[in-house]
Amino acid sequence: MESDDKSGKGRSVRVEDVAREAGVSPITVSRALSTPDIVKAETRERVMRAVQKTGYVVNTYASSLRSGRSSIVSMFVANIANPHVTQVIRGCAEALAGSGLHLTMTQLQTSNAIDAEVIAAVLPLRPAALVFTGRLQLQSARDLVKARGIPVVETWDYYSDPIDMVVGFCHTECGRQMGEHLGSAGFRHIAYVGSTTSRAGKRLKGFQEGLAKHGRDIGHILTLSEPLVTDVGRRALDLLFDEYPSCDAAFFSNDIWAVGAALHAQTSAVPALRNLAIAGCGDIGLAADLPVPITTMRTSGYDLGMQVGRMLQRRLDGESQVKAVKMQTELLVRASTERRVSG
Amino acid sequence: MESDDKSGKGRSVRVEDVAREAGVSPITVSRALSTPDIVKAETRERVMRAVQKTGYVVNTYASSLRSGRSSIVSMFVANIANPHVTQVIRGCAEALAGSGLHLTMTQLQTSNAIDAEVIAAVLPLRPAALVFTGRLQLQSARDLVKARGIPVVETWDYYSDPIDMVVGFCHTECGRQMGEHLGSAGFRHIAYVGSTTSRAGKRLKGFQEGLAKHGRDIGHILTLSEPLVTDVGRRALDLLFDEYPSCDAAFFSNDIWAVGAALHAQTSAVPALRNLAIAGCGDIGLAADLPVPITTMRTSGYDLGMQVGRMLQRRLDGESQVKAVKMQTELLVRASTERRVSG
DNA sequence: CTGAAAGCGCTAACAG
DNA sequence: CTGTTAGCGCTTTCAG
Repeated sequence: MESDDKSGKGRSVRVEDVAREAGVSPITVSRALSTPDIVKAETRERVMRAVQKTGYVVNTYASSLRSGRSSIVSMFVANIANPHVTQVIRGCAEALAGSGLHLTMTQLQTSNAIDAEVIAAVLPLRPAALVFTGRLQLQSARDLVKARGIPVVETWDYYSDPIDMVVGFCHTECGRQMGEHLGSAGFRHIAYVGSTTSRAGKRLKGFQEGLAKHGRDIGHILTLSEPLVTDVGRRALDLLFDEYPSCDAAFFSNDIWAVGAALHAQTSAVPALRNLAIAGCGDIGLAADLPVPITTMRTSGYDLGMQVGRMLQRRLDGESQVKAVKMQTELLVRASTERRVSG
Repeated sequence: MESDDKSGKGRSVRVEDVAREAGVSPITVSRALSTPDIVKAETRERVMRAVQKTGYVVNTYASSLRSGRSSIVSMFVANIANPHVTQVIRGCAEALAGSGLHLTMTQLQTSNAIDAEVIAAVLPLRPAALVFTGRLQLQSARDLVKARGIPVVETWDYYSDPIDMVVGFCHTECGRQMGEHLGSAGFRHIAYVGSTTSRAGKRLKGFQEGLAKHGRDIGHILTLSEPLVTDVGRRALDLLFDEYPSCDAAFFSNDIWAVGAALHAQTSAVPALRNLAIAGCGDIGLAADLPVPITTMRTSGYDLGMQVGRMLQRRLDGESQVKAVKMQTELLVRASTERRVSG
């Protein structure tokens, strides 16, 4: 029956109890568990058996207090409803699994920048590292984090002056790849639909550069700053054709809007809509599953998260001082941007 | 400049330092921070100013070690890629925000049941409570958790013998509501497509009951146990018409498959496919945004998560002994199940 | 309402 | 390779 303490209050098993059981000193138990290789095999086995028998579980509070080492990695997520973000979390969690590090998440609300207060709320846990999904925006928050002097990873954007480490995509390059594709595919009236600031803004800039290589330019920009839901894309499409009726190709700053637009376009009675070439960004699963699959940029959040997790482990082990990792983006050409006969 | 310790190793500010600054004893500082109302207002103010000045942050390790209280809630998530699950996390995090409780997440990998090993990995943190997204399946894991004697919430399923607390939907009822709808809408050849075990199995059972009220029955069951991606729904639809060509209505066990099927059906050249009534379950955003919006059951993960968070707080405050909360499901009738003339 | 003493459970530092 | 001693920073307990 081991030593259950159903009440939770009842005496819990301590190193001392294990030590007595194994006939060694407490510190030997500690060593057998945390640095097994410096303990004689036979002693170690004896300790392990005693651990089994007593049902011992370390107390992180005591252990961290004494050692000054924390097993907690705090991750700040601005919008957990975003499926790309979700993949980052998954990748990071997987990379960290079995490392003894625990992932704590905060600020999962949609919208709102991460502020100093939110960060302050996790500081009592003395996290071993902080991870931000997205660049940390507020200067006050950046200062607070810098002052702690712990490892920090900012993600998504690859940029030049991170607080500490950065793992991200080069969004300019991402946009450029799409620009080169649409520019070389023979479209004449090309629109950009989406956000024009921050990450998406960089993609827009790259997009223009890519088009320029083929002597093309953006014919119209429709600025959106609305929620990431398909319905926004659908409505954007109507707006786009009001403002730019000759449009024959549109690059949406994200797949969700692109999918909404594509669903609307593909079932429309208007030939110009049905023939519109639509491209997105991010490669959500649905993009490939539409009746007419959508051309998009693959930006693997999972790979990014994995990279973050690995980088963090190495850094915490003191093995590495790598500061920046640029993740690759990949153009996925699908039927939606095949040149079609205009009807 | 406060007392930055950039190195992280440098002396950190302790209660003692704050106490000296404020001209009180350490314990008074502790009380001013954790139980402000039992400290004289003036003393409290003095302490607060000293906290500001020194930049003091409690050390959870010391505090939890001494007090035996933990601020950590461990959440186990079987599949974070599932958007419903994501909403549960968001709701729970929001309910817990500001409570001083920290949410730790584990097992974010897709698939795989949560096993004792995964749970054991968080026990060193002595979590104040455990939350499972879904019923905890493995008996060994259930035993381990029971033996700890800490508050546990299982979610999604509403069922009768939870480990401790449960917040969930009655999936039988959910299926029944849909059965009554399709049964009363005059369809004659009704199919069920999806999983036939666990949660979805209960929905299937309820669905049959609902149909029976209107003297109808399921004409065909197509069993699926594949990933939650739209493409599966699309392929399922073809299979369904091979096996059951007279089908005029289909209830999919989840919206993702339903959306895949609907996209396929709505753009199909086959009239029987275009006229098929499609219903799903879960109300993902896309269901309402399709060219023909899909009838579905609303099961709000966000509300559920909120409920979990609130329940946990009350329980940890010793205010409540509520063991089970049944969340409501709601039928959302949309164009996809309007009776159409068969072509 | 405030304080003094003690100790939560562990591991660092220093022996042997 | 193993043991002894001490103390991490806080809050409980008991006393004013």
